[in-house]
Amino acid sequence: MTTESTISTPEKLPQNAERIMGAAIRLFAQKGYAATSVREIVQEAQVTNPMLYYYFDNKETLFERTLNHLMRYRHENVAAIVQSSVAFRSKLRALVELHFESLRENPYILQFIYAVLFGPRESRPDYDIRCEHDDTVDQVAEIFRQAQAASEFEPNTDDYKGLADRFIGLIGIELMRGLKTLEVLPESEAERYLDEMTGPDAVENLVDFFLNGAGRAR
Amino acid sequence: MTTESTISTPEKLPQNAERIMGAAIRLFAQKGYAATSVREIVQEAQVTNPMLYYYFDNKETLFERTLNHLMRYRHENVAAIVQSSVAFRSKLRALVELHFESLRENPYILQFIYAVLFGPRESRPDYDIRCEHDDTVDQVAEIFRQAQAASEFEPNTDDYKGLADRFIGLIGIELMRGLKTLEVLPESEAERYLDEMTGPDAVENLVDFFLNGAGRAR
Amino acid sequence: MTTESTISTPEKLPQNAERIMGAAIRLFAQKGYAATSVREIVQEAQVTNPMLYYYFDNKETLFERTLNHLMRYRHENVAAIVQSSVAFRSKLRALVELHFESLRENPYILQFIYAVLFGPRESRPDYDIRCEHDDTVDQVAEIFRQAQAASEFEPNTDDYKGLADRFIGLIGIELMRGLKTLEVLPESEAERYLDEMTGPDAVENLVDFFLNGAGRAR
Amino acid sequence: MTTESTISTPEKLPQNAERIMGAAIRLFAQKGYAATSVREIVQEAQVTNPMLYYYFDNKETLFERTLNHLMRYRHENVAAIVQSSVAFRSKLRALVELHFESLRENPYILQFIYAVLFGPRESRPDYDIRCEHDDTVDQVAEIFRQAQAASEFEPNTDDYKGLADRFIGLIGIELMRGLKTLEVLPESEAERYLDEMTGPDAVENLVDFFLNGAGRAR
DNA sequence: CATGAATGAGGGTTCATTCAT
DNA sequence: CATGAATGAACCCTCATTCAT
Repeated sequence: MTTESTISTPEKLPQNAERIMGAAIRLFAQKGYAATSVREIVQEAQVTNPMLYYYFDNKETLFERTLNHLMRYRHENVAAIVQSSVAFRSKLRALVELHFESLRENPYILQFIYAVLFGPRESRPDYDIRCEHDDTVDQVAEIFRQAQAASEFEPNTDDYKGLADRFIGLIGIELMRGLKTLEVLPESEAERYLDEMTGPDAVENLVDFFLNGAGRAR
Repeated sequence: MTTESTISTPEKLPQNAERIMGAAIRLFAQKGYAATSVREIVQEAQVTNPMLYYYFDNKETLFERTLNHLMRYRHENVAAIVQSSVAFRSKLRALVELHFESLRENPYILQFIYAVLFGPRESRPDYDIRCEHDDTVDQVAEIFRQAQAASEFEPNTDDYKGLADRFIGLIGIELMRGLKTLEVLPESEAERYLDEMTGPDAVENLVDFFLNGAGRAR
Repeated sequence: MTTESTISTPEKLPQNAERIMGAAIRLFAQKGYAATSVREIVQEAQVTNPMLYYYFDNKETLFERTLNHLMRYRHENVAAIVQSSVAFRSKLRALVELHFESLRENPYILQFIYAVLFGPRESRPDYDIRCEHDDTVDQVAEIFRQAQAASEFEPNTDDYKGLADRFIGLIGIELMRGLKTLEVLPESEAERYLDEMTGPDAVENLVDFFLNGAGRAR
Repeated sequence: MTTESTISTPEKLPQNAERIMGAAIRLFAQKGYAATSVREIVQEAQVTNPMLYYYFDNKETLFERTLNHLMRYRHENVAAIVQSSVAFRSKLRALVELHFESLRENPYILQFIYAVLFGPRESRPDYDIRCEHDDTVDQVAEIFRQAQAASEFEPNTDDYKGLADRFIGLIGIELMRGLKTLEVLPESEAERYLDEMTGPDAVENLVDFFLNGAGRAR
């Protein structure tokens, strides 16, 4: 029932290139593009400076290819969920779990993506992440469309894209809260916190909120 | 019915300091802290370089004081709403309108704040914005508590803080979408777009979604 | 018998100018001309910045007038000793005591002067301290000349200026050692150290060494 | 009989590092640490700015390593003299000659060292040159101890360290006088002056003065 | 593939000094 | 006399990048 965490065809790279990209993810996530220096990246990757320019043309390209790598990974995983033949609610759950899983596995990835999504555009190369993001939104919107067609879902609006945006947004809110909390949490308590905030109850709770809202107002 | 946009006690600064802070808001919002150079700021402010160091001790302090300035402004406006004696739903609407108004008046401010909230922490001075943000969340949570006590609100959960977080988060999602759209919209269409996305219907729609959710799932 | 420490006609200055000069002495002594900023001086003097430019034309002039002030003071005190009608040996003792007294009273003054005498010339305004210093050497040389004429002194050489240079130099060595030791000594032990290193025995010892040398070599 | 001027183990540096250090010696000697800018150093060394930071971490480290380099050189040469098996007086002569030789070879080195020794401490990085200097003093003191033990020397005091301090001090006085004179002497007369002031007679004269003092006082 | 060495441009910051009041 | 505000030039240092080997 849970989404598998198999990374889909992560395009095999030479070991050094892999190290560089790994370091780039961590550092771009923690410090952002502008505040991360090439020197830091190669140091973290334990690689000499010109190696970076050999495998990636420059800092900008490294950023783009790294981001592409991560986005494609997410895109494919979302696609798998959309196309899976499970019930509507299960798909929503699966989407939430996909992101929670990602948070548990490598928080840097999410931090990176959200920093790009919400951070200032001119602080980094002009990567059209909104476009990529919109793709994902469209994918998710398709879930709602199908669900309504199959009478599995009776939406309060017919703006499927708006719904998708808000659903993904709600997931993002949850993740950001988790990330920020993890940053200030002692190592010892991190795991328990993660287990709780990404557990089945939390998933269910989020889906419930999305479907039913906060409550009745008089 | 709408919240007034009166800026509360904007602490009078010398003209040049004002110019610097204004430029800082715009540039930090557009490019982030790390990618914005002091030289750019003083150029945008049409002020000589040492002036920045005369009024603010350094780039870091300028950032902190600027952010403080903006957060206090928001905090006070939210406080006014919380303490106002209007109906529950009206308070929610007022909160949404406050942010929409801010978007219309000076989008840079929101961009700035959200960049700090969601951007990588190490890309800027260590400002505890999460703490400030939590204050706001607590304020909003108080709204829910009071509403339930007054039987104006029948929540699906008793986690008021969670509700507040999600409500503010939903507003943020809406704002981010608006900001990103504005960035790519031609000047000519910007105003109409803004009017629509921040109009009364949009406010109502957002509050509705928050209270009632996406719809019924079978 | 000891030289009086009366400062001879210190040219009455307005209070603020006095404060500035005092701060300048301390700071130039501790950090040198180049490493001392005008801001530091006015801060130490608790005076506003333009005051310095009102009383002294600029940093350079402040330096020159300050140094002049100190040199003239020394020059006059040495002159008094040279012209006094005491025995040869007493004059030598008086010269040593004059410097030791100065060390006790205000070590900054000596530090200042020696820094200028021995420090790199281009690190400060082109003040001909060598010339001033030579004046003092000539004064002291006169002591030897008179002493020999009066058969009070039977020198091993007739290079009076060389003798004077070495005598003053030996005093300087002693002072430098004292200054450097004071720098690393805890406040509590400073006074006792000073008392001992500038006491009558020390004076006698130094004069003895100058006259008789280190000892006999076979 | 004269000490050889062979530079002992000058630790091989890359050519550019060597140029930088050479320029640093000249400039720090002439202008002091504070008044010497990094730009001047790299210009004098005919090297680009970042090169300095490549080989030395920063201006401060450059200063420390340069000073260390020079002090070690002196220390080793003094050690060679102390351990040599020549007569007491010859050792003293050798010490004088060592410094005179250094003055002839590269006056900047001595200027540098003396500026650090006597200049204001806070005008430069906190290098414990006094400690290094004390080492040298201790080395020289050992000469006196050995000479007395061998009945080659009958000192007027048993404060060997005091004697060493004064002996080195006297050499310093002589050198400072030479340096200051050279500064104002036309190029054409410099060499003759140097030859005279560092010639065998001068050496003998200085040693004589140290041992026998200025003369008899009645 | 891999490296040590090198560079032009620009980073944040502080300098001595002066203006208008 | 005295001040707060202002300035052009220079400070030390680091950036992303590339060269020759």
